[in-house]
Amino acid sequence: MFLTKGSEYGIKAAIFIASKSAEGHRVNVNEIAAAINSPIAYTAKIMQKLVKGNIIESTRGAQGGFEMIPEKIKGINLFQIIKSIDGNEIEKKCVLGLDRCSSANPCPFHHKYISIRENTITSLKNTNIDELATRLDNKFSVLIN
Amino acid sequence: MFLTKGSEYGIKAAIFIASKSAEGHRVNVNEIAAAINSPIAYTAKIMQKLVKGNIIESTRGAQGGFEMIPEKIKGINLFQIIKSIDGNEIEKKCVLGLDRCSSANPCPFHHKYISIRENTITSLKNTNIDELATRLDNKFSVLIN
DNA sequence: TTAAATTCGGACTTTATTATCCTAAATCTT
DNA sequence: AAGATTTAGGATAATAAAGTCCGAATTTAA
Repeated sequence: MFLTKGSEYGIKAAIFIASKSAEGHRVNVNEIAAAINSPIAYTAKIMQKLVKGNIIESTRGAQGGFEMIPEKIKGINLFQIIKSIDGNEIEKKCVLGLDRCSSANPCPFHHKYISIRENTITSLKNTNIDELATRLDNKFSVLIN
Repeated sequence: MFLTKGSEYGIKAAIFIASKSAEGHRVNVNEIAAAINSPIAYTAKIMQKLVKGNIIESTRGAQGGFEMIPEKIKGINLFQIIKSIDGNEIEKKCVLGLDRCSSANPCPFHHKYISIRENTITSLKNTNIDELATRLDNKFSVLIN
């Protein structure tokens, strides 16, 4: 009802990578897919988007894989991840699907929906990966069940 | 990013039907599809769900069509419409796709997401069809552009 | 009472999303 | 340098969502 499969995987993967990177470990796509219970090849595609979006770094070859620069972890939030994967539809698409919906020419739900969307985006921006990875490390949450 | 096509059509159709019903007019699926710019046959399916969900009334045969009981219009909100069409995933599905995600065994985003979801659902429940239909009647909004 | 108009509901088709497969390119190890 | 490991990226396949078609049932009107 809200995130695409790609974003679900992307967020979970970022949390896992952040957690491992904090311990100084690089992880490959097989490890990521196992950790978040996702299809390997599809997960690889999502990782490419996170690399392009500057969320994670990749290294090819033996002992390669993905990591997050520790200093960057606090600076990465869920909104950035979703945008890297799904683009900026979340910000701009009309909730009722009108091609050109704006405050000047709005759909009937426009005004009320704006505040729902702002609230949602603000929360996504206020939720960083460090916070979620810490919660996972402390066993206060799980990536699989 | 948020509503299914079905819900988009359902909400727009409900607004249109409410507007027409307030003037004492019943409308058929061709008129609805034209008013909201949706595929006719698919719209018919959505209308069936709104009928089953007690949002609108249907009458078969010549001069038949769909209408909303005027006294009911103020009592119908967007949350009810979405539930009639998409079921209750909006309330219960884990934002990160875990099969069993709960406050006792949460995904990493669970706690923060709960408040986003509550805010959203509250807004949907606080937005009734009467309000949106009035906005349309006053030409403060459009169903098509 | 027959014909026309309309919703109902099942089966089917199309399109978009999700997922897989395969080869190339890069890097590490020996 | 050769072979193993790993990401990159394009092409293809499977599944789910969106959309279509058609006959049956119901109602109105002539």
